[in-house]
Amino acid sequence: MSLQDIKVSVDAVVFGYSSQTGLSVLLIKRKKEPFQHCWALPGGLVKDNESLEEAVERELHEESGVSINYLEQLYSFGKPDRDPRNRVISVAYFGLVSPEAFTLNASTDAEEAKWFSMLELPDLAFDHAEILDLAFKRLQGKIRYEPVGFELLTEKFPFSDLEKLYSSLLGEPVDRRNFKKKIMKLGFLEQLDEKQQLSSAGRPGFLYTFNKESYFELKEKGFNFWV
Amino acid sequence: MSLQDIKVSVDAVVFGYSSQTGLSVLLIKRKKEPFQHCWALPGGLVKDNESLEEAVERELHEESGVSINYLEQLYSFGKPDRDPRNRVISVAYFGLVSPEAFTLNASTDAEEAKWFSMLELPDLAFDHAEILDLAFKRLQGKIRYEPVGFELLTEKFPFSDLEKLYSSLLGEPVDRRNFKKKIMKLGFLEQLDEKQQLSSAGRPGFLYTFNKESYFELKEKGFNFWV
DNA sequence: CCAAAAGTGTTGGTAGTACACCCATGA
DNA sequence: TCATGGGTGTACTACCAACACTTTTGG
Repeated sequence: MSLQDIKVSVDAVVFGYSSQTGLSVLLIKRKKEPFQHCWALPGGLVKDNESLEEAVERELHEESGVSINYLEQLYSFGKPDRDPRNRVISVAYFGLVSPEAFTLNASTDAEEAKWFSMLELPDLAFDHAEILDLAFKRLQGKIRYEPVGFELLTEKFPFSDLEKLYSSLLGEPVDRRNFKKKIMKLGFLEQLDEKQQLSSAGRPGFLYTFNKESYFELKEKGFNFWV
Repeated sequence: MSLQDIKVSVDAVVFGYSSQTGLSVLLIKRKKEPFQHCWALPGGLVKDNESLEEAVERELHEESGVSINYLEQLYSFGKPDRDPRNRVISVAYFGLVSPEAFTLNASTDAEEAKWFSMLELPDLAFDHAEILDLAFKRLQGKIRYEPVGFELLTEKFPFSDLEKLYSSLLGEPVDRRNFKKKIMKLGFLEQLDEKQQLSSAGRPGFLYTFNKESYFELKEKGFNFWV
């Protein structure tokens, strides 16, 4: 039995959402071979003395300028030939942000960092298309048993933003009235006294915000949300 | 930046169930240092040219004699100090079997392989207690959205076995009549013409079996089972 | 005045829960 | 005949789904 020679990397699938552009994902353009100048998930090799979580946060920050502290482990990919040169197994992580909250800033191994709409994805390096696909499915499943809006939406938002988020993730329209009843009953949303500005058309709606305490409590406990 | 020197292992958490002993887990006694003579999850280093799945099936078979072909990935553990000697990250897998279906057979790195009741667990090597804990939580969650009985029960079983399985995983009694209605409505159980033999006491019940086709269809599709 | 989006309540159906008594067997 | 576990039905409740008209704003 030969001595083991496998490297370990981490990759981050970071989703963002805005009601204009819909769901998008953060990608970087690779500076180095293999897949030079190709779009890829942010990520890279784990250092000898850092944990997987530290590695993924570091790589994400280095390559894109984004800092998030709740990346959740998604899956580990280990096919022997997934990297054309060495054997590399990759532990993929999954995170959610509001894209407006960060200014993208590529450095180290990345030429560029950019949000891509999930509807207009470029070809991806390695098996990153597969990783992204799994992450998307996980997100779609997640909204059924955990609240996800707080991470994806801005601090204050009109109710319709949450509705659009859900209907776009579920891939089907939701009934506005029933959806609102269901969400409000969960008790983590608070209606503010302000109204939406700049609405391009129609009657402006009230703004809402998440009550963090009950939101995270529910995130712990989970719920059961079949639309 | 130093050259990366990390090893990759796989570990298997294999659960078994029988109505007499309840839920149990397959452990092996280590032959080698570190944690010599300690109980541990079956597992070991991934070889250079095998996939993670191949590795975990191979290790499980080598160390315990058990062969299962649907191990599902659970989580990857990568704290820098989780192995006292080298840095090793471990990809944990998760499987379900009916313990009667296998004769345990330790070899290679294992002195012994044995089923342990989840109520009488020994101390475990490395961070295997943590891995086992997570696997158990996953199993508890799983029964709410996927059928799991087929893998854990024998070919034919009295209905009460399934009920005991669920109530022991859920940690609370279930109403016999409502549980039966709910399960039967899912349509993957078939009542046989035979009755239970050797029942230590009471009226023997009919035996049931899983209709594999609809069982696996439902496993794909998922369901929504809040007791 | 028109278009666009927001706001809101009622009803009918159904699925789930609670609940108790009788039956078959072995000792 | 007793103890043990198996088998079964009903009624009430609560939640969910379906559904349409009115209001506010900008152009």
